[in-house]
Amino acid sequence: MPRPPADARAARDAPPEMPAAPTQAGRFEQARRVQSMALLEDYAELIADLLATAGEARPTDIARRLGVTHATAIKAITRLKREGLATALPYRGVFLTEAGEHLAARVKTRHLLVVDLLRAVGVPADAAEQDAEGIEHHVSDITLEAFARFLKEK
Amino acid sequence: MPRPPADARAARDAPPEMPAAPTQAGRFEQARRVQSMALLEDYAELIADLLATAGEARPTDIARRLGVTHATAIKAITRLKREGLATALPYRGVFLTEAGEHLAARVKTRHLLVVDLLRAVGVPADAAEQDAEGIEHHVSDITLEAFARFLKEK
DNA sequence: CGCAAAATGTAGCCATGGCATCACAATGGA
DNA sequence: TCCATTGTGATGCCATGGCTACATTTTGCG
Repeated sequence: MPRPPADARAARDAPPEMPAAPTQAGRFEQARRVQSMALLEDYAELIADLLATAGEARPTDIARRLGVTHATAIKAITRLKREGLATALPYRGVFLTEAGEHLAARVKTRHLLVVDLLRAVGVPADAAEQDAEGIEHHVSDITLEAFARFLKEK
Repeated sequence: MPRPPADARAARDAPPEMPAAPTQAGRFEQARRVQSMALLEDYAELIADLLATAGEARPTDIARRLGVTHATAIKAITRLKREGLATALPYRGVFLTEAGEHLAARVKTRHLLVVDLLRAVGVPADAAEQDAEGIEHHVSDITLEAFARFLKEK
């Protein structure tokens, strides 16, 4: 993953107290950062769903639902554990930590809101579901609030 | 990137004539596929912009605008060339092929539309610009049309 | 003109997220 | 109970997209 650019010159040259510096480079960096969270978010949400509906989250089921091999899923679960979002005992399924559940809940809410908004502006249901899967990860809290306001007023 | 799953069993088991199968796995796969295009799109758009405004697109400028090192930019340019989107003579700047220009134009249009839509539903300008940078890559043609319709009617 | 600075290119390292493959554990049915 | 099936886990490989470090080419200035 993106090791922080030692070439943080862009940041150094600018007044240090403008972290929100909306430079073009900054926007791209943010987009890349978001990307590295996307996988975690997808897994957390799915695990929460499996736990809620099936009572357990097995690597094989996770893999099938995400369309990857079980080996890939297990690697991702390892990363979830490393990030403190999940726990797992060998051969005993995967569970979410408090942080993991929190994340999953946020992600689910956001997903629903994004789909609703897309539908509200006239996107067909299939496309809304499909595109939301990628879009949601890039929707900031501010944008999300705007979505909620827009839907309420409508 | 994702080598096509030899484990195309999901596809084999299902009736072959449902390529749009909106299974959950399918949606994730699509999102991943989109992701692999995002980088190309960003570079193409930026190169087009540099060519239009500065008359030339130099790796160093591209790198600075994207917030990466020049080495990273050059690697990406190599990929652009491989994909038939750009050409470049050593030490002589980067240019877009016809396909590359086409892509750049599409991406630019899409970017503007996404920003406009976000603004239209009440997202503040900064957030709209920021989020659009990530969102745009996941907006399908169908969704884009819906956005355009929505903006026109408004 | 000649040389230093800047731009460009090359190589090698790392983490991620795919994959296949093989070995081991758990489970269920005969 | 035993054994086949299924699920898990561990490895190792590949491509991508970051980075640093170093080599080479261009360029511009004295």
